[in-house]
Amino acid sequence: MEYRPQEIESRWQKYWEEQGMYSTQEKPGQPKFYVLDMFPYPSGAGLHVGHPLGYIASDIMARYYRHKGFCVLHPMGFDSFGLPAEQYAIQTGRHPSETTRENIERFIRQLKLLGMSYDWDRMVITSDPSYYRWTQWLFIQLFNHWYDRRAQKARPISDLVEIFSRQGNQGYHEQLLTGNVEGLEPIFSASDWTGFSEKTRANILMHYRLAYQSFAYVNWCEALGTVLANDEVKDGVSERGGYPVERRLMRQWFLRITEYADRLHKDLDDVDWSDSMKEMQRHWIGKSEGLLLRFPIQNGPHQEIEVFTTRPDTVFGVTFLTLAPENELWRRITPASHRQNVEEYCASVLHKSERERQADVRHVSGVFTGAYARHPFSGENIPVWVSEYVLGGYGTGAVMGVPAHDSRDFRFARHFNLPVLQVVVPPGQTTGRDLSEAYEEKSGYLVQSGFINGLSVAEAMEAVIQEAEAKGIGRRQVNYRLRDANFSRQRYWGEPFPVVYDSQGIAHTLPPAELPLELPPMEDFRPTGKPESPLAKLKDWVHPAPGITRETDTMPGFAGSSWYFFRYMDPHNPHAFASREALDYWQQVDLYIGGTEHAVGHLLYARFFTKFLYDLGLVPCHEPFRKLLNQGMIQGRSNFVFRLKGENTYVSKNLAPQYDTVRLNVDIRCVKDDILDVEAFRRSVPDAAHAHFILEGDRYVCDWEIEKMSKSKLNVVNPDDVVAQYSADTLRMYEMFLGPIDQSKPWSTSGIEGVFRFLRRVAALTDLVDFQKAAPEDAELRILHKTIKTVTKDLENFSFNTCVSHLMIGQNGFSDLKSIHPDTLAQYVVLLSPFAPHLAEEIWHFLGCEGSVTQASWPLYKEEFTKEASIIYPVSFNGKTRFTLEVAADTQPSELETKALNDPRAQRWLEGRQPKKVIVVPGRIVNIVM
RNA sequence: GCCCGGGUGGUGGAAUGGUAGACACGCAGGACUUAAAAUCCUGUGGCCCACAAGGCUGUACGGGUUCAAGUCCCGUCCCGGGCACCA
Repeated sequence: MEYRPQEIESRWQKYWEEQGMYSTQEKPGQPKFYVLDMFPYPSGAGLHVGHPLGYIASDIMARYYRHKGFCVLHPMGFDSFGLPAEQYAIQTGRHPSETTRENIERFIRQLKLLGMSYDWDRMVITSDPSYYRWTQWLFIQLFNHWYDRRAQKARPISDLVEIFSRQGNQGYHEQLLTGNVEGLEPIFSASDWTGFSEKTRANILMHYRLAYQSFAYVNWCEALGTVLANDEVKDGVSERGGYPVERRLMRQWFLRITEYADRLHKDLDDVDWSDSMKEMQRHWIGKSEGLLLRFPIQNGPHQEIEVFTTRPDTVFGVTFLTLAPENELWRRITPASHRQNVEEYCASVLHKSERERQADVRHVSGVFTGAYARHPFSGENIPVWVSEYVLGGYGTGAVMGVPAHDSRDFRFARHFNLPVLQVVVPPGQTTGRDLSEAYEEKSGYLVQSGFINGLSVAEAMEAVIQEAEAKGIGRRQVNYRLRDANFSRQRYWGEPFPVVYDSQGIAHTLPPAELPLELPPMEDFRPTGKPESPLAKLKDWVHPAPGITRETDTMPGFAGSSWYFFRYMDPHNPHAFASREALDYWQQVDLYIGGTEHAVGHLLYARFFTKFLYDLGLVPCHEPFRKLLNQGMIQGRSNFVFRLKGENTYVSKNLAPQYDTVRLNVDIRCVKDDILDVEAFRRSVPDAAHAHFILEGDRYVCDWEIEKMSKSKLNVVNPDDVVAQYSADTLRMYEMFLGPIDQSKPWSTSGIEGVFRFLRRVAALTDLVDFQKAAPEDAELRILHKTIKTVTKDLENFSFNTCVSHLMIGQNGFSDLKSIHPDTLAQYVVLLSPFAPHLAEEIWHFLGCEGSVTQASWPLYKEEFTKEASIIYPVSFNGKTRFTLEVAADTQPSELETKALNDPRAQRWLEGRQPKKVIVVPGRIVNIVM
């Protein structure tokens, strides 16, 4: 058989589609396997060869598990809401619904071309109302639930209302403290609650809801007339245009993911992810244990400053306290004499953008408030400062300054000439030296520290916490770095919030029957020029009834992508986000494949949504993704030309240093082996049509660099072109053959020929098939069973590149035979089928096998055929291999030892001496120690 | 600065502590061909040796553990990724 990929690939793709080969039917009693690719955003650029890397791997696993008899769910869909889609639409001057539809169609066509075994009937699209109806429903659930810290789970907000009317918020007040309801005592009674106005009650409940409103800064860009996302702001100015960006405080929606911090941290133990991935999440959650300690204000208003520290042992080394500028407490403690100073300082800091504040992290600034606190243990006066190095959003927004043992406090103290008091001495050293830097190690013993003198750091930490708790001035506390998730975007292309405000401004969610709240069509969805969503322009939509106002913000990209994996289980269900039966059957994703760029965003939100639904008893698993496999990136290899500045002349790379040039990306389609095809270049770049070229000899040499594959760098390789030139099966196998799946590597076509040749040789194996042959010969069975064994083992380990090698070794073996029994080739073709499904199917039918190869059983190997009759042992002296010795496989170690020592070749190394020791590792090696 | 990965032929890469370089690309030589392409065969880490036989050397660098180290331990350098005032 000759290998004619164009012909066979379209034939079998059509066949699979007609037969509904990949549509998934839940089969109770059959084991299931759910393999999922990370949700792609359908960009306008289409797929490049980097995208399919993970898709091919997941498709291979999906096919492998089908062969193994599993019921496989392998869906694909599109994360089509969000900022990139909106920007792409604005750029192209077309409506996002239109561009999104086109882009999705292009993606589907490209994926089908690769022979992916997705069940397209289950496709979900986040911008489709039948999908986002359930995103909105989920938001309403979050709004209607609060997190009970005692029970460590979400409960209906109605339970909380009942608790309040029965006993007030006693025991549940801590959650309120973090929110600061204006003019409210932190603890209220049942009678207080019944006395509160409706508005006040709504405000209080807002501090408990898992989806809640609060105030947050947005990046408002006056010049562009829009709010910018954080990644659209660079160095305090807009990335586009470089206009100034100002921070504006706005009421926005948040998700209280922080309540789940501990479970998100702890449950990482239950998933099979790479250590680095888990580490990234753990670090992002940032769990730290320590002490919450109160310092009363001295000679002033009755106030306390609460600080959080992870080093309670250093409490006697405190020489100042520092508040974050965001911490409003300074207003209450700053005496009139210092007021203006502090106010000016805080205003200047708060005016800076997040980026600006981060940009000069090393710069020390601050101001003394004029107030003093009393040290809770020593009773000494401690000055209170305000400084931007203290973060408003972490801990209590206040720290105890221990300059001797914290480098940030040290820098601050040195800058403002505050005393540095050493209280921890490194092991084996004595005190008294002047510190040139903070000693931050947690080893050593305590000095100048009252009741903890002489204790070790660990002992002192514990002692101080216990003492603080005993005296009622502090308590043990766990803090998290994780912040609540901002869920509002002032944009058009996203899910509208199913929320209206009444005349008092109280938020109400829509009744479920009114879902979906469809995104109203808008011709002009460009920015309004005000810090609000374009939806605000639709007056009729915003005011559906007198006194009623709609929320005009839309949801962020992660709203739809945080739960889509459940929808695939039951994608068309009009009554629920997924049926109980479907959820119970599919449980969770068994294998999730995607890039590491989603380490902390998507993966964390998806875990949070899952835990929330789990608390509600709606899903059976508390983790969405059991096994996570990260694929590496395929980078682009860019080429560059050098143009003389101000002239229409291009100079070859090695001559360029002699001129004043600009280095420009050149389309890699005009370049072969770094040599520019000048005519192609003239055709592709209008300006270059009449350009002059300075060559090296007769060639124009380009520079090159490995960069991210992107349209703007002109280095994109389109899979369609590779498929056209070789075949889909070639591309699939080649991407797998490139190296370990998790490694990043630049795209290069050197080597793709080898894979193509391999497939051609596999096709040629059909010429060796002898249909008259009574039974397979030993030689072919040996090749077959070894291949089954190695390919199976490597697939289980996701070692796709070595699978390809083993398939090649198998083919090399078969090609050397005179003839092959059809059964032998049929089994080999099943092994090939996950990688090269089209050719496998073609050969399967050539052999006259039943049905489709995609439904064939995975072959099992017989150990007897994988073992050789004889083993070639390397014989080494002192670890250096000197010769090899072939013996029967069942040779006993003692016999082997004798044979090795008596071998004539051994004499040269033995030189008549007795070996000290002989090591025989059966099946491996003989080592003679002299 | 801190936390993860990773450094193996000309190239991509392979190797449960047990013959380093599987499998491929490239290259060289050969067969077929009028010729080319395609295909097939042979060789291919480096060095010494006319060849062969054989030897030496070799997995970023320096030490160590072991009968045996690419693999384990300690230190150094380089590359990639993540985090970065989180008290």
